[in-house]
Formats: sequence, C-alpha cells, structure tokens
Amino acid sequence: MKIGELSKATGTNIETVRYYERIGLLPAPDRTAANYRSYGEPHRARLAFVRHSRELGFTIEEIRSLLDLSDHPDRDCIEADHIATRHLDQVEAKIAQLETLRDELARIVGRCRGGVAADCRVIEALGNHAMRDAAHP
Amino acid sequence: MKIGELSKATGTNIETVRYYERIGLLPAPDRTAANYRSYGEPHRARLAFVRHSRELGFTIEEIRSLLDLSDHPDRDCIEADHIATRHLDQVEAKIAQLETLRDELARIVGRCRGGVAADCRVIEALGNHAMRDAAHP
DNA sequence: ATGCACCCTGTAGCAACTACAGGGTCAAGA
DNA sequence: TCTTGACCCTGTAGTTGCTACAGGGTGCAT
Repeated sequence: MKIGELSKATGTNIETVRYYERIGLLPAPDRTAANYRSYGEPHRARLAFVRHSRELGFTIEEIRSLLDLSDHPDRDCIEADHIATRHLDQVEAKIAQLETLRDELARIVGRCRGGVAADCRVIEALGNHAMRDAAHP
Repeated sequence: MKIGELSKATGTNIETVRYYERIGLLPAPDRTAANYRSYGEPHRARLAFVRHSRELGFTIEEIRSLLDLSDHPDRDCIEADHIATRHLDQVEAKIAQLETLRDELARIVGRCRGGVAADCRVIEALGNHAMRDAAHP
C-alpha cells in the first residue's frame, strides 16, 4: 500500500501520516525502489487505532502510552483504563464548563433590538466584569 | 499603573498583556522615563473586556470586531449580536460533540478487571474501527 | 515525449499564548 | 555606598496537532 492508499483507507490526510511517522507514533515503513513508503495491514491497523483515539480526544502522548501497552500484551491493562478514565473525567469537566459558557452566552445573546452599539447589551455584558468567571479551555 | 499591577487587576499574565499589545488588540500605552509601560483605567477596562470575551471562548478576531464596535458607538449593534449568536451556536455544537464522545468513552472505560493488556477491552475498543465516528474538535 | 497523478524532503504557518535569555531600573536595608 | 531583590524591557522560540506549500522526482498512459 502506498501512502495515498493508506490515507484513503483510514481517512487520514497524507501529511498527517508523514507527521505521525516523524514524531514516532507510526513506525517508518519499508520503501520501494523509488523511495516510496510501502505499508502493510499492521500499519493500517495501527493508524486506525491512532485515528480513533484522536477522534475520542486522546492526546498524542496518551496515544503513545496506549500503543505502548498494546505493543506489550503482557503488561497490566489497568494503565489503559487509567488513561481512559482520566480522559473521560476531562471530557466531563469540559462539558460542564461549556454548559456554563453556553448559559452565560444565552443570557447575552438575542437581546439586541437593532439599536446602535452605544446601547448594545452584548458589548455591555462583555465589558461587565461582575459576571461570572468560567475559565476558558 | 505598571504592567504587573494591570496584570493583577485583571488576572492576566504579563506576557499575555504584551502579546495583546503586539498583535494590536490593546493600544500601546505611554512609557515612563525608564521605558516602563504606564496604564490607565481605560486600558484596564479594555483588557477586562478582552479577558471576559476570551473566557467566553470568543476568538481574538471576534474580539477585535467586538472592540471595533465598542469603539464606534454609532454603528449598528446587530453585528455584535451576530458574532455572539454564531459563537453560541458553536458552543452548543461542541457540547453535543463532547457528549457523544463522553458516551463512547463511558462505554469503553471501567470494564478493566485487571488482566493483561492482551485482553484489554479499552485497547480493543480503540482498535475497533467499527465504532462510531465522532469527529474530533 | 509529454502530460498527469502521485510520491519525496524540508520548512513555515495556524491559535493563543507561555517561557526563556539576556539585559536594565529602582527602592530598601546593612 | 553597595547590594539584594523585585520588578521591567526586547526578542525569540516553544507548545499541540496538524496543514500547506516549494521545489523536486517517479510511473504510467497516450
């Protein structure tokens, strides 16, 4: 499989595949006589694992740990569970934070009755520091 | 007010204040004889506006537009409402996406009974490409 | 032989900061 | 008076996870 085919097979940008190789997330494949990268099924599976993990929001470093576990089947699975649990906690925290944000935005939005900016509720609300602090991402 | 005081007054990192000045989000203040930046209340208010907007997740470019409106009180307020409404939509979309993510993660997590990685449900699930695609941020 | 799609490397860009390195300034205490 | 420490300055490079070139080579069909 050439890089373009792997790219299509996994829905990954070609540049991204090369990027993963550069940072050591994917092993460097064999090369053809013309110096083209040549992939096999294990490469495809590994890249699919990476992409799926990224879609779930795991960082590259977390994925590195997960791949490492997957490469050492004798190791304790509990590490993988820790990584995933911690990530789930982060996602839940992020959702809660965005919900706070959403509520504040909803209070600000839609109060505009087409006046001039001088009387704008939106701009007023943003300048108003008394409003709650929902720290950004 | 020196930069450190402004920083404390608004809860902004000093480097961030200088960064905002560099990208033209905050006006360059006067300097003291020793070349120290010297801020007044209008600077504080503008920075507070910026920080609050950032906490709500507006991008720098959006904030630039909002500040521009705020600087031209004769302009139509509806532009500000558009920016805020669009942003609210984005926040809601992001929440929905993270909820999908959370559900998938919750299915994966906590099934570990301390075996070896070879039998790990977490790793298995990540490799399993049949699972749903909840595109990442 | 010439087009075209594909591949290669290496570097720079994005957002929004953050973190130095390597220097200058200023007030207080010994 | 000297020095210690807290502050300030500029300029540049790092962070994360890609993405987008520029400038070249390869392979196959017409």
